[in-house]
Amino acid sequence: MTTPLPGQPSRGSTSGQPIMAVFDLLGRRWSMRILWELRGGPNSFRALQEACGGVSPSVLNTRLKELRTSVLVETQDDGYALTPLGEQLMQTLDPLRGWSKDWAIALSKNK
Amino acid sequence: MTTPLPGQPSRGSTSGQPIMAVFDLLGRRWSMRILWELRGGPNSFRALQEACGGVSPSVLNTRLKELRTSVLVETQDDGYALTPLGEQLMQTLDPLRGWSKDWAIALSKNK
DNA sequence: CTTCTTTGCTACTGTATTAGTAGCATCTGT
DNA sequence: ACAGATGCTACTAATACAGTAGCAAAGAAG
Repeated sequence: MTTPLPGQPSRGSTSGQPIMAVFDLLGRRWSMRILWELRGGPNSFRALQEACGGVSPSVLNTRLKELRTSVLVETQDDGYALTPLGEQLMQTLDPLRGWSKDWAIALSKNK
Repeated sequence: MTTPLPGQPSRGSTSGQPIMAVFDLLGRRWSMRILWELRGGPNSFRALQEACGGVSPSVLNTRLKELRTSVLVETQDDGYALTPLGEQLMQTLDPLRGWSKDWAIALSKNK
């Protein structure tokens, strides 16, 4: 099976497996955060920028391009939105929220 | 709720929520891949480097430090290993494997 | 005990990615 | 027509990462 990212730099290391391509894509700064913020519905460019803590427009635009060519995000009349694939991804990532709370508790006891 | 990363640079943007800290940590290059490769059991530094497609030792070491202070990875007699927390994280991330296959199929039809 | 590997890193240099700011073209409301 | 708001692009500076070399320590081999 061979699936690096389509039309994307694919910083090496994907070695053909889809899961590696996911790590490559989501391992870029702001990727997951952007998708996460889109869960609530479409967002305009500037609203998304705000939601992501003021990420610089250049980076935001680059990430959005990548996410669009990866068919996780698309543009609609009311701005950027998750595609069905993007929503599925966010659903599989949803348990992370619960885990992160446990993690935070464990860390606070640790210091 | 306030939980940035403990003793880590926390490249801004975490804004206090644990899930954001997760995105910050896992959004760094190789973080997820390293954890992923440790699923199969402990690995020596150099074995891990190999498994991660020859990532440079400097970066690998940095990531491992971060993952250790985040209590996701620990050193054992036989090298680096996931902590219980790290294993839980990998379990919550496991559905990604299935999703990534669907994604790859969707992408291949798309071109 | 000496020598040869292997292992786990650190140091250093060059390249790529991201941050940060400014500003322009287009659209929207008044 | 004018004043904002919006979606970007362009540019520079800072940071992160890649790539290579090599060293100290631990073990194996003779």
